[in-house]
Amino acid sequence: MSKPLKPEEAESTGANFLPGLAVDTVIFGFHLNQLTVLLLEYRNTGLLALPGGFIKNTENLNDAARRILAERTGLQDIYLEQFHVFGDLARHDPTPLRAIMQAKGFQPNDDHWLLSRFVSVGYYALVDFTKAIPIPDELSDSCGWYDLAALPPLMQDHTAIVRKALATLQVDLDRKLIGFNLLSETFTMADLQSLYETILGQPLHRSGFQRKILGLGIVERLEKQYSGGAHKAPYLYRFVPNK
Amino acid sequence: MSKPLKPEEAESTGANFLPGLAVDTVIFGFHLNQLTVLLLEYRNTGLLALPGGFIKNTENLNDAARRILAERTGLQDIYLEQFHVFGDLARHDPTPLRAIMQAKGFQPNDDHWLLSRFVSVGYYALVDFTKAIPIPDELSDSCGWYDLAALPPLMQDHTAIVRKALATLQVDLDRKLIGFNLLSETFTMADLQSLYETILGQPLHRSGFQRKILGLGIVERLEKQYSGGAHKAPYLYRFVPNK
DNA sequence: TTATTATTGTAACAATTTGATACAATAATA
DNA sequence: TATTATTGTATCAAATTGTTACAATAATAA
Repeated sequence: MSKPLKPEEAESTGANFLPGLAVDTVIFGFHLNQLTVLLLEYRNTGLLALPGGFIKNTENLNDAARRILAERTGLQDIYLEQFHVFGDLARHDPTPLRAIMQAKGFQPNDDHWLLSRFVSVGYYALVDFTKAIPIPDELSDSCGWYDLAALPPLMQDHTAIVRKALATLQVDLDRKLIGFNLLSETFTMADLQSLYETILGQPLHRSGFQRKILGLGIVERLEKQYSGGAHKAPYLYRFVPNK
Repeated sequence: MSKPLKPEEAESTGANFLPGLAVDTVIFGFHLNQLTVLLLEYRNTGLLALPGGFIKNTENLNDAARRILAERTGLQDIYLEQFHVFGDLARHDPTPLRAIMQAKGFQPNDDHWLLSRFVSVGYYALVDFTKAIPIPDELSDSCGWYDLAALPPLMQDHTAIVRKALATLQVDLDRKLIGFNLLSETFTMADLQSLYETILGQPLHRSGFQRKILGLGIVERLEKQYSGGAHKAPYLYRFVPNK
């Protein structure tokens, strides 16, 4: 998991949380031709990590994932998709977390609950990073979007988690697209094609792409048209509400 | 998870296991046109459950899943595929497990670790149930194959877990087929088609099916031929070793 | 030994889908 | 009013998939 930062967590016994279990979230951000991922930076350590946290004793796992994302990043109502559980012993590495805790003036014992082994449930999401602007809560670290094409080194096994999430997203894009709060309320076919090309990492043919998307039945054409370029105005589309 | 039965577990404190985390395995068995699932029966209670158990502090999650399957059912070297984590509060229902423990002469306190909430990681597999014959360990319950078309009521949320596993298997069949220890070492195209039809629940065209399978590149044709029917002998195939 | 039967392997062709190109339409700008 | 860039859609080719057909043949029956 992405190790917690909130002082009350760092100094608590973890008694309110399910022990040994964590959630890590991979939030992909898209805009124009850029794909980014949301990362937390631990001040005074230079360490980068995925937003993560723990599950309360009284909460559903899926609800915990949404809460954790909101607490760490300020992002509300993001539709998260579970994709993998990371449970190898080898991923247990308390060193970076101890550095973070020490940078915050806390000296944990070796048996501190935050330094123990965690199994982590991975969730991913996809948002328009110009529409979903993270506003860190008072107690959370700074967070921001980092270009996926130049991903910096991440804490623990978080780079592998990001890779696995991207592979899942690429395979599931057609089926999961509508669940994500993507693009604007309305968008052009070119917007959508640009999204696909960026996520899949390859160019697509315009005519075939339009046929494919309309064939999926997930968008509906609106009468009103966008204007703004020195060319024929494209139709606008939106995701069909009940699907 | 499928609650444990081994006396040492039932009377221990669970200190050797990751707390609050369990594994449930959905082992689909196929032969001829029948699809079955492997279930444990709790003697003296009539309760049926998926094989399940807990993760040791010193073992990888994936290894735990294989160990649990072997301990509960005697099945060795089954290739398991992680498919979902079940983490809702609503699935916490200590009643049937208490009944099982009492049927074994154990009176647990309400705060016994086995009666607490568990998050469960679901794994599935697919085997030939005439080749994979469960031989229960000395301490495990009886286990056997149950027809999926007439699935009896299962403990807790295990029916939903089976349904989710089947849906995943149907979607992933092409990609995961080769990992499973299926059919015999060699098999005919008709054997494979029968498998597909049974799992997908619909008939397929013979000619198109052959083209599709050969197109996947996961099987290779052998020179020797099967004989045994009053008709032209079919070629035998096997899954390509390194794929 | 030969005919019968039930499948198999593969060809053939139709139907459909996908890939690629072309071109008229048109909103903004020059 | 012409130019420009891009869109909507048509068209045709290529590839894939759906369907039918039929000769080949292993076991069995006659």
